[in-house]
Amino acid sequence: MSVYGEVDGCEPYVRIVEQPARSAVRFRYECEGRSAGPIPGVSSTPSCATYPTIQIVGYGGSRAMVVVSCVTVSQPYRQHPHHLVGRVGCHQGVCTMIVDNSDHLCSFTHLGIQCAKRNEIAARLKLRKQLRIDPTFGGFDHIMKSSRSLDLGAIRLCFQVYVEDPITRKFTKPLEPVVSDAVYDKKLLPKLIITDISTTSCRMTGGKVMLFCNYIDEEDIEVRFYETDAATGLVVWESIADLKPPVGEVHKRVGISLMAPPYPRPECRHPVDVYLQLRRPSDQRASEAMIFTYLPECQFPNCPLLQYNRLHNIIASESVSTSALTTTYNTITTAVADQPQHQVFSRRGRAPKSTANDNNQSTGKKRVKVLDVLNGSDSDGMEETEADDHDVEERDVFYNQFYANNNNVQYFGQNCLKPDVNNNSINANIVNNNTTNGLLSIKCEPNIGNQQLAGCPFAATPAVGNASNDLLMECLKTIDIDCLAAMQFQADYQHNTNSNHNNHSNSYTADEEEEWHSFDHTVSQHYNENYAYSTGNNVSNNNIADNCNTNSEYNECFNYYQTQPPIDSQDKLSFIDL
Amino acid sequence: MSVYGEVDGCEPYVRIVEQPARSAVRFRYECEGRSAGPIPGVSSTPSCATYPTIQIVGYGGSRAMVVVSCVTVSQPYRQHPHHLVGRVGCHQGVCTMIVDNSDHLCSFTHLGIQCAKRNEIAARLKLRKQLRIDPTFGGFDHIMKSSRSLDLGAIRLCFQVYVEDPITRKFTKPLEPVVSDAVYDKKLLPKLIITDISTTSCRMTGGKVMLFCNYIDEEDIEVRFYETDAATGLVVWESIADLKPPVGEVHKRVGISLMAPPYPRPECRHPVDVYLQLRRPSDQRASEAMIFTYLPECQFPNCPLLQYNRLHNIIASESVSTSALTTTYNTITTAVADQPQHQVFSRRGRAPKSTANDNNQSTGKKRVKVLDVLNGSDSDGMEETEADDHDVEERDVFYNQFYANNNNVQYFGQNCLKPDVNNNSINANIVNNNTTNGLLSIKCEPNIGNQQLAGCPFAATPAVGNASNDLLMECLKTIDIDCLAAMQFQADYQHNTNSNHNNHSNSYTADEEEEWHSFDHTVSQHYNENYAYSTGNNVSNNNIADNCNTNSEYNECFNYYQTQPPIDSQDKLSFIDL
DNA sequence: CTGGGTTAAACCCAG
DNA sequence: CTGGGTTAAACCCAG
Repeated sequence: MSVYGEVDGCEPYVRIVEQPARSAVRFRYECEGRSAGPIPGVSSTPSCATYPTIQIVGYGGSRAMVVVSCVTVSQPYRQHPHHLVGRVGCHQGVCTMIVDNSDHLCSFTHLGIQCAKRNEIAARLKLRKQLRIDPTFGGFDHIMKSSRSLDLGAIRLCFQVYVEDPITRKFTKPLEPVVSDAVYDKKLLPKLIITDISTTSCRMTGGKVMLFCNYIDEEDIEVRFYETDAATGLVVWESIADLKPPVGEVHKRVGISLMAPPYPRPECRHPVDVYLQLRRPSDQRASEAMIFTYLPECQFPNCPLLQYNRLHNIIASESVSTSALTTTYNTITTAVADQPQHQVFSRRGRAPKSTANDNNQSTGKKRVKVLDVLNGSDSDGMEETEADDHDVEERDVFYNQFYANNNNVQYFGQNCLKPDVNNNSINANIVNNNTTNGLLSIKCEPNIGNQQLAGCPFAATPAVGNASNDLLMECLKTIDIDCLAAMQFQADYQHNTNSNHNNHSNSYTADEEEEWHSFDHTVSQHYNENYAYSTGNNVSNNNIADNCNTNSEYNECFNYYQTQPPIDSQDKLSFIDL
Repeated sequence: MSVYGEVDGCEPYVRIVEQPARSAVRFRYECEGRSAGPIPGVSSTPSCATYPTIQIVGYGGSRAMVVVSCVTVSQPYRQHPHHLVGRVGCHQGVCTMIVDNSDHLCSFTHLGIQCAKRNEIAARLKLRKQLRIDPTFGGFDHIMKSSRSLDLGAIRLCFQVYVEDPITRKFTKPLEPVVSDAVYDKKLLPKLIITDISTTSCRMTGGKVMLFCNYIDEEDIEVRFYETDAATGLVVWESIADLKPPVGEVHKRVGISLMAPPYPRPECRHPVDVYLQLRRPSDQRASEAMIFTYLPECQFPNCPLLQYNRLHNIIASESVSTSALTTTYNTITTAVADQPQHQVFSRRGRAPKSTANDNNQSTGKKRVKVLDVLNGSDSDGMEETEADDHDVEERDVFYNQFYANNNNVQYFGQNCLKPDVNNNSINANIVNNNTTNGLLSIKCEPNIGNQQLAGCPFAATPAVGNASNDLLMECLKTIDIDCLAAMQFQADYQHNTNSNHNNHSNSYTADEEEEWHSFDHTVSQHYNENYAYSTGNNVSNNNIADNCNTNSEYNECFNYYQTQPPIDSQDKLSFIDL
């Protein structure tokens, strides 16, 4: 054993057993006249408090002295003017403790941080210099430096251990000083919380959102939209909203106004739930995520009329099967002037009760898409004929799609039937296993309780007629929502993905470059893509985009909504009201 | 003339010719090391600056001395610790001037206010005491009083005049001191400004609004909704939003979340523009008002279908006049099963170019309602046949209403045509005087640029057909908006007027008691009322409420939307997305 | 006495 | 140098 208590000839050294918590306490001013609660350990919990702890390793002696002082976060680690205060061991801004247990462990249970005012920096550092505390030999040149450059919001703890001279019994031999992780003023890194939000949904192309939050640093905050894969939980898309004017704005550090970024697959026909959160880039801390829903684009822009018209003709042709939609597919064939023959397949969402195979399963394409989450747990009763079938997640809700089945395939609509969740307890009817007993009764609002709409021709034949009526109503409703969402746009900007994504590759990586474009989607492209998306095949645009408005009309329509001016030009607000 | 220069034996007195401005300058701390801009006069303007000015009236002498000091706003007027600072005459916190002009007028062009910190109050008042400045003999007891009670945000100027002793030439005779109006620290009464707002419209029953603003005092702010009579400009309705949780909230003094109060006539069938402003009760100052639009309830709940159906039948009957809608009224007569005969009057918004009288002015009721403001200035070309015609305000936009004209009058729709403002430059075409040259071309979106909607039967005959199509589209759009608006409700609450208003009396006074109800309107009532509103007559509910859903359905529909949960219960958000 | 929100006092940016 | 927004420093409330 050496003179200074080395074990095995190795120099003893100091190890931080428990780091201080990153940002658990607020630095207190002297004028606040209070004790500035102690820094807990990084692994401290309410039920089990820990504190910053060091251990002198390889020390054979019995006692040592530790001097703890605040040093700067960034190198070189110089003395920091903030004081350590507390009932135990703290004097003149530093904390001195004697270690005399056999483990050579020392916990600091009373380290509070008393912060210096800017005009106190010099005086405090002078004091520190007088105390000759400078374990890192960083010097005190920064006393005179522009005090602006000194970060008063963060420190590190520096532990300087002096081991006992076995002869003099004085703590004369300093070990290598150790510096802790950074400790940040809790005041400056407050919890990220979204207190209130103006809306939790918008169109696929984005939309205005306003939110209230705790104090944030405008330069160190982002609003992150991201989508996770329901199965894996992995983030499959994310986008950081632009908070810089004129697109967004941080208001007085407690409010944010922004444009939700466009969803990367604007052709998507169903509402998409993503998440929205505040995040601090500096430490990647984030607020709790909240659900934010992208609502689908209008499939036939401007055209509730067209949808109606088509349906009306379909039904008027009276080739409607009268067999119950609740148990079979129904094939409706009709001719629309200047259009190819259509066959629209609709399926009411009730699976054949105890029949393993659907009678008409091979007559046409049908897809039941699992979209949203309710309480059903398996959709095999619905989807057993589908190749890409997947089990229904907890809380799933079903949406239907409609296709014609001749070669001139006609995509008709998606999510056209929406279950009336309140009146048809889906969760009760969907069986909880993979049998074919699944029973899903889907009913739409307009015909609640089997009441007919008086005077409505499509309500006349309850089973089939209601279905068609529902279909129409829901189609209209989808469009309603698009229009509604459109109203909210601030518009001048739209957060489009780059050209890669205009090709609608399914993959999307978050760090790809994104650009802000003006709105320039083409309708026909949408249809084409959608079709490809839904079937994997390609058809010509002509077949798909029938009856649609031209691009110019489409764009014009959106431009109308998009001209909602910023708020400060109230003169122009005249046209938002419809 | 008396020894001290009295005129006509009257004691001379001091008069404030120009009061200081109420809240024009910010009080500056000494530490700010700057001159604290001078208080202007109350009638000061940028082009013509004035300053606080006094006059010594009835003084026959030639010179006098004025000492100006700060005193408390509330009586007794004691010395206030704030200092007067400025280049001219200000020393040790007070301002001393010699008046030696023949008018005995004295303007104070350099009075800045340097405010005391709370811990400086005593020292400053001690100084004032030493200077023996206490014109009002208020004493200095308040030096020792709790400094909390002293308002540091406001002062008054106290002018103490000493006139010259004609013999000693010294200013020995004090006149009665004069105290000015209160001067408030501009910092504490900042301008009320709405920086951003989440939406400027909601349903008649109210809706969520979030806004960003300048710093406000939570205890001294209100958000005021009010409607003015377009003709008289008088406020005909106002309502102060509830900013107390759980209804509303002031967020960190710079944001407000609130529920727009319900419009007092929820049965109203057209969008109603009201105003929205921040107002400070203490001084009744208000922000600039912004337009806020109450959107009508869905007239045929859930029923774009019904509207379509009726229109379709009307048009299909082919009794449509082919005369150009752009220049005349068009009468469309049709029979709808189980309905009385209808005649729908529509008028395209173009006035006959140089004809003083409209050809069909006497054939039916027509109303063009001035709703919103664009750049036209007179609508006489449109409205000359109306009894309650009123000039179009600057920035007006026109909306049409449609009535049948037989005795079974059918209110059909309002604001069904909305001008395409971009393509038809209304402001350019409306002449700026009271001649009949007014030209207003109203066109609706679906047929932009006279393009037909492919496959749309109602686009076949461009003039009349388009109009009907437009009509339909706009009707649908109105409904869209209702649905959309409904989506935004936070719902648990709805700010209904009291029973008086459920009777839909037209008068509404703001201070009447209001209550929060759940939604319980009845549809049939709506129709009935609306009818009375539009014609002044009454018809039975049966005739009006044709084809409507039952109340329960109506309510059910709204309930669906109203169940949007508060933001913190994200689990329940699943059903908002459609 | 604490945690932590809010105000009063300084500071400082942009024109 | 100004006006006026923002931050750092105090203050103080609620549990």
